[in-house]
Amino acid sequence: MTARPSLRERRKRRTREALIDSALDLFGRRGFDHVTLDELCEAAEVSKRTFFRTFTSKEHAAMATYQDMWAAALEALEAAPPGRRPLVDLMRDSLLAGLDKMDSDGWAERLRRTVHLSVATPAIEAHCLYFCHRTTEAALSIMRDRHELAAPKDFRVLLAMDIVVAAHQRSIARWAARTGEADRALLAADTLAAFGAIPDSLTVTGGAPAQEH
Amino acid sequence: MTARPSLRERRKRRTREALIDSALDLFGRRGFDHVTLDELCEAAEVSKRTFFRTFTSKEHAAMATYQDMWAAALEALEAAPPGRRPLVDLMRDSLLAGLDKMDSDGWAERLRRTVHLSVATPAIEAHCLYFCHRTTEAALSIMRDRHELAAPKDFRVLLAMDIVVAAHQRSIARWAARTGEADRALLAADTLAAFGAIPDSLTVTGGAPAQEH
DNA sequence: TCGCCAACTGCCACTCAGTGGCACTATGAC
DNA sequence: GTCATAGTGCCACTGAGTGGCAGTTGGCGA
Repeated sequence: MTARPSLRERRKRRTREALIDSALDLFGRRGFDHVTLDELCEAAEVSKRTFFRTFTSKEHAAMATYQDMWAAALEALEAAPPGRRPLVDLMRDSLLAGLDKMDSDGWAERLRRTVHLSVATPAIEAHCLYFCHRTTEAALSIMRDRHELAAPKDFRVLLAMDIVVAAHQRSIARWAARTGEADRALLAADTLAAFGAIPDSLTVTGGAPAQEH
Repeated sequence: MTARPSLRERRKRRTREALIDSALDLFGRRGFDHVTLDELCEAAEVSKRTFFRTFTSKEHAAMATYQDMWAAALEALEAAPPGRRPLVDLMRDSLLAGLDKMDSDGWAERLRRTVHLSVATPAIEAHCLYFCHRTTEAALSIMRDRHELAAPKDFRVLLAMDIVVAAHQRSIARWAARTGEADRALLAADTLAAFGAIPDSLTVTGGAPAQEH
């Protein structure tokens, strides 16, 4: 039985959400570098001091939705039954399971805005890339502890994680570039398409590939 | 016949090198975050204004050696004969050719220091990750222009580039973690080993892999 | 219900990476 | 030698980020 969050807890969440919403709104309209933290905090009605108690940096406010999604994948990985499957498959399924959990109102739209911001703002993109890199490390740690991963430093294992992250990143970028309403199911489909393209990526040449992916 | 660089050109290079050397020295001894730019510029005997005419950011001073190496790979890619080879192979060979060009005194030691700094400093690592990401885009552009790449947005092509970058990054990290003298040939060997591990990375499972890589 | 304590907030002063302007200096071309 | 341009250093400034501290709020036990 989950206890109802305390007033304090609820207040903290509301503050976090207000900052995220204000960030996506203001950064999206005027550009990340043209909105100061004072302006953002004014819009969210909190002090800058509280901002920095909530987020590590200005970029983190912009990328919270993205981080939440990867965190959900790690949780799904942690909950997955132990077994001897290819790591790429295990991670693909964890990513999809995590995506399934992203069901709060307007989540897909917030992710799309985040990705648009990332594409337009090197500092955010760099932070997202670093975050994903750290996510591979967290995933390896979970696998070692719960999935009997024996050689977490082996090139094959490390590259499997990097390939997983690359596939998901590329699918997110493509999905966010689509027109029309942000649709989470379409992101799952793009993710599957990217994972499906992995084997051929090792042999693809410069000429027109056999079928557009 | 290459003309001798002008006084101006030589002065600029000396300034750049002084800043890089001072950065690696001071950052390596005290930590990136504990050395101010005033201190760095004092050590290199230039003004902060000149620092920012030379580098985009504090991080860029720390990662110049790393960037030079990737830039050499892009040059090798640009000079490679057109042909229909797997992109992964083409990029591997360009990386190795670029490595071959990194023959200035002490280069390997500077790269190792750079990587150690990167491992210890999230901001530098994030910048390096972003730089590599932009390098995939530059490589795709070169391939479209000179290697008849027909579908630069195909998932297979994008993932091929990401896999290449991941393999090289992982080999660099392993190489830099080695003890003993920094040896460029060993880095080339580690790069080949990482590329050799790519096919098995798609199927590797959590159990002990067949042979440690 | 009350009181205590810990969590949380906002205010403020500050540091330092990064920016732009401008006067001065050095170099290179003619 | 002259002149124009490239390059430099100085300076004031902004804004992200930090730490300290007093005041406020919420939770819990008596």
